[in-house]
Amino acid sequence: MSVTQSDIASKLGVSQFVVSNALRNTDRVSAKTRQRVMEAVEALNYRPNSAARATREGRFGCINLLLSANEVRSALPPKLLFGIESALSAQSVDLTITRVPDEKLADSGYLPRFLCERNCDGVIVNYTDHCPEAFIRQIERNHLPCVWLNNKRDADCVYPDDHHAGELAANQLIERGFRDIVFIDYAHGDGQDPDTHYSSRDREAGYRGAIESHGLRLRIVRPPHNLPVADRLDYSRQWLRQEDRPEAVLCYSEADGMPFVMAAMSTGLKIPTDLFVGVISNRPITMPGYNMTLARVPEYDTGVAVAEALLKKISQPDVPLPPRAIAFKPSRPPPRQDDLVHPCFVHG
Amino acid sequence: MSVTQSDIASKLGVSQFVVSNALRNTDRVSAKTRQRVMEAVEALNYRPNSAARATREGRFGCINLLLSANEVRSALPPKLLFGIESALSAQSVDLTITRVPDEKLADSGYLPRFLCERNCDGVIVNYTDHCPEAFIRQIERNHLPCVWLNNKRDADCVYPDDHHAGELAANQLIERGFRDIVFIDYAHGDGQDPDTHYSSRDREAGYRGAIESHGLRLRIVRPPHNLPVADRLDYSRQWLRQEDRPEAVLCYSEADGMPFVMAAMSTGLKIPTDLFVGVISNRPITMPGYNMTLARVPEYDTGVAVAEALLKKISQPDVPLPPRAIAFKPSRPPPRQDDLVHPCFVHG
DNA sequence: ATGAAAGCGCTAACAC
DNA sequence: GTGTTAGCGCTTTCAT
Repeated sequence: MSVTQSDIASKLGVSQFVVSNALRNTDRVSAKTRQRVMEAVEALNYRPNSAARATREGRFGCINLLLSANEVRSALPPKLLFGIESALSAQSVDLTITRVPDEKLADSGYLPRFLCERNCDGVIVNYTDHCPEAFIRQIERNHLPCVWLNNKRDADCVYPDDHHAGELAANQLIERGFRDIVFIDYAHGDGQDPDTHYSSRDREAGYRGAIESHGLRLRIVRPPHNLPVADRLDYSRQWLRQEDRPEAVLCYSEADGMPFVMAAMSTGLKIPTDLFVGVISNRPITMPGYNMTLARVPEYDTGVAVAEALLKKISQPDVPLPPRAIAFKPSRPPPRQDDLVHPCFVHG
Repeated sequence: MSVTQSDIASKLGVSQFVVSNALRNTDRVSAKTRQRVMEAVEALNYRPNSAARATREGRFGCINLLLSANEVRSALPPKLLFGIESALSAQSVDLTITRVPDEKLADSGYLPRFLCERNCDGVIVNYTDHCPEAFIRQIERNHLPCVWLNNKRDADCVYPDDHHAGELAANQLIERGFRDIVFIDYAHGDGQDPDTHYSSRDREAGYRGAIESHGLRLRIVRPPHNLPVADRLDYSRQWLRQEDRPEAVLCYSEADGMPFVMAAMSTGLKIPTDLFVGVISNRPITMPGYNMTLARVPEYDTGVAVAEALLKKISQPDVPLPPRAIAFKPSRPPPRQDDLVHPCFVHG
């Protein structure tokens, strides 16, 4: 098999205990012996067996990220994953991923592996909604430290601050001189369905707050639910044809903004001068010749925060953690396109 | 601490051996005893400790996915991750993720945890290029079974078949009646830089093959390297203004197609009738009112294939696996938009 | 069919 | 400073 501490010990004529202490850099071994051990480690290419350490220490040095098979319920953008991974690896904690396939959920007896065995020290549950009750029960039953991601709860949860997103985006538009600003969300119907993710209502509420505090006019567009993506272009075209066309639209997401960009372009409007289309997105979007993104989703920061929250929860399982809402970031345009971003007309 | 096999054994007045065998469903325990054990397992909420099992069995039941911090080198779309996870969980193998931050690579002594310790049975290396030499050396030194992802090598690698992508996309356009088809790639300069990812050259080569085998005219557009995304719209506008405007453009990716869509719309061309813009992408793109996607990146299938390849490699470490190129999929439009997808003019 | 005991590779208590 | 020993929770060998 592979090299163990005993192999090194017998090669050097010392006890395995000495090797163990040398490796863990305790003060119970002489510098000289330690030196010899380290040389043998290098020569034999010894690497510690983490399963044995975990067995002995009673902890796994590993946490699990639980995801739904439904991507809408468990968004996992790479930067979110990287944020989690980064915060964990700083503490030498491994990350495992579990995704629960729909077909398995059909038979209700199914449990993901980390709920049938002990193989991790805690869980990040990334379900915006509809996390199966059986999972939650089993997590509690196992006393597994648990933090929720993208889910607002009374405690033990981390999520991007969507209210702040709406406010930040609206304020950016107001600062740039716009006075007639529409909020638009294609994806969530009227926003009243109880299953609608809070981000839709929260971004709208943030927009409302900013607009009202400046005494401006509220204008909210929520096209019918389930309007196919392919029909949004036409819908946007008709909407822009009205007399009362706004100066700027603030879109829930990139997917809501692009139809407006295309609609404007195909009806002879100049973007961003005749109509400023702004979006909330996870990255700058410069495709239309200027940066559409007003507020950036703090994916990486959210990942870091949720991982750190779980580590804290593991060390103090009984202390409830206050909910953490992570602020969005303003998205400045790249310097060289600065001129393009500012509208030609400036009010007030 | 937590419930062990011994706890169950002493509660039932049997030996721990019996409990172990009952749990693993060997034939060395009577049905009746087994039944009693299972009841106690349920009552006490026993769950096996996977670290102890791993220690004993000498394998971890876990593999590692290695990623660069540079997202371009280590693309990890959610579906790829899900494909990997799905194939592994079918074999009860866990997946851990390791991403190597740039700042750590600066000091060359750094090695990710799974290369310093033994905590997994194999690695998927997802580096299109520039995987640090030290990592590769250490993987070999540790005799860690290893399969490459998104990287063409002589053996032990899995990647989407980008040649097939170009061919498939071009053939779709030809079948729909187009005869004057341009291939365009904004992101990779002239494609000759040795660091350019093979996918750029391969997609172009697939396009070439299809076009030439139909006796059509090759037209390839490769704008200067590092043309900012924000400038692509203008570039596309000018390009479309020429006399010799093609019937269709086949774009390396969505990011190459959108500027053409916008350019066409803003100069009065009708999409997709005056100009058909098609792309290679990981999903159907219906935003412009029709489905732009001609060939879909087989992300999930690639994930499944690479995971299965690694599992095979683990069971037969010395047998080199032939490279596996995963076919792209044609992307049919959603039924109700069928009429929009076909161009109004049909040739020959 | 069941039990006793060894041992996986490691950490930690306790001797000297 | 070093060695001895026990033990983590499990699988496996060998008795009975």
